[in-house]
Amino acid sequence: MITFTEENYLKNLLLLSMEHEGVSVLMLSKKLGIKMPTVTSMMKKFAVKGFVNFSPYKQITLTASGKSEALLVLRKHRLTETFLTRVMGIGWEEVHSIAEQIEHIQSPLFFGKMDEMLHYPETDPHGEPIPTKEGVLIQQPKMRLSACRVGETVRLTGVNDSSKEFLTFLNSKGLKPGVRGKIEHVEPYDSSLTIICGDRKEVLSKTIADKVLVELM
Amino acid sequence: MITFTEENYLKNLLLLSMEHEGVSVLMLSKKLGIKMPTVTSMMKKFAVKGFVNFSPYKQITLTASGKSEALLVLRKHRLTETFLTRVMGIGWEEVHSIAEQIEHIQSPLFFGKMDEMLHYPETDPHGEPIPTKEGVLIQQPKMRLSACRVGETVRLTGVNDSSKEFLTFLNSKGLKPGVRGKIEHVEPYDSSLTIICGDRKEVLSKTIADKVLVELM
DNA sequence: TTAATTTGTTAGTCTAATCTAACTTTATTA
DNA sequence: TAATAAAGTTAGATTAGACTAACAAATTAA
Ligand SMILES: [Mn+2]
Ligand SMILES: [Mn+2]
Ligand SMILES: [Mn+2]
Ligand SMILES: [Mn+2]
Repeated sequence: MITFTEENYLKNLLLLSMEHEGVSVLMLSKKLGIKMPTVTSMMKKFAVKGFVNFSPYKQITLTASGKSEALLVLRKHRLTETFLTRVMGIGWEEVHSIAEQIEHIQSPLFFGKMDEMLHYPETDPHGEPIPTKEGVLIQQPKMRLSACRVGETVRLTGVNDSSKEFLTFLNSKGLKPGVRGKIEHVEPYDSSLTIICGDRKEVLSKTIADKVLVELM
Repeated sequence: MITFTEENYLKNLLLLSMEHEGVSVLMLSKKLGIKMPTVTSMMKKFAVKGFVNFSPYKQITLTASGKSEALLVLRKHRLTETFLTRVMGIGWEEVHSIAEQIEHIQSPLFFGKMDEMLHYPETDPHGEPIPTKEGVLIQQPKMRLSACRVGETVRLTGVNDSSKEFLTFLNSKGLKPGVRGKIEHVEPYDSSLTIICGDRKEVLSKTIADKVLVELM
């Protein structure tokens, strides 16, 4: 039996290892908001359980078993977010904190029904891919809006930050996955960027444009 | 902040106090499947928190504050069960164990949406009333099928036991809330009862008929 | 009304998950 | 390369929630 706490460690370990080759105790500690000694002792426990490869002062890597458990939690998280927006009509800026709790429900039947009702969705409301039941995760390449050039037409596909604050800000600019826009201007001085989406023209700082993911059209 | 564990104690304390005036440590211990000393120490904690009135060797009673917290948990449980059956199409024999987990989710928004999608339901799939947001619980009088007499026509309104095993058994007899039937025979020897529902004729032992709740038509 | 049974409490132990303080190892910088 | 800083570990404490064993109170039966 995997506990609530263990599921959180596993999921965040997976998220970190998708961005970096080898995860440090410090990174995981910061991600979870848990002090380093606590993380160290959990990693020792995980090594015994066979979820990670870990020896003192070395990087942490997930084993096949740890990764498959982690993928299941990530699947439950993203499936839930999709369900909350598509079926229940909850805003994409609100779903993360609810999914953070529901991802720990133990009921294959419940998540199976979700999947069925959503017709086996492939991405969550933030544009992130949903791991399959078999534990397969297809990572599509991500391009930052900040990397686009003047004149390019893009489609918003995702975000780098699912916090309520950031998503509420994007809502206020009319930006969400699926929206198309054309880069009108990039200011050389501060790299801020002007984008035209439908009848709206918005200026986005580099900080923002770094967190918005797009595909070229 | 009320924990997962505390919510379970509160809800079960409420359920017991709806049937008995004053709850004993033993009763709560049996209901929760937790040993008596553990229950005693939790009740001491609850007394300090102001959730219960409790002094050694006396009965436990919920305070107004404890009752209102308990009603909120019961509301989340029953709302969830209703959502799982009506929106997600999960069988009434499966929903209890899932609701047992989801009732601990902390998100008024989530439960508010559920309520809205279900058009503010008043009873759960087992026929139990759902406490209102304001903490009002309307207990309709319950009549046992075993108390009915030959010739009476009844409507199944609820059950006394929401275990998967029992509900699966009722499913096999075609019995669920809303179904109507006529008592054809009551066997004096063992109080078993024969009921006609539509084109089916079923014989139910007293054990079963005691757990099936009906209203006379 | 005494004895037996049931119910309840106290005391002490355990595990999971967290923390802080102190120390050690590794990496960086002067 | 030696000093400093950053990252990581060890040791020990804490809290929540559970347990068992032993004892005490209340209830029931003889
Ligand atoms: Mn979580
Ligand atoms: Mn997401
Ligand atoms: Mn529960
Ligand atoms: Mn129910």
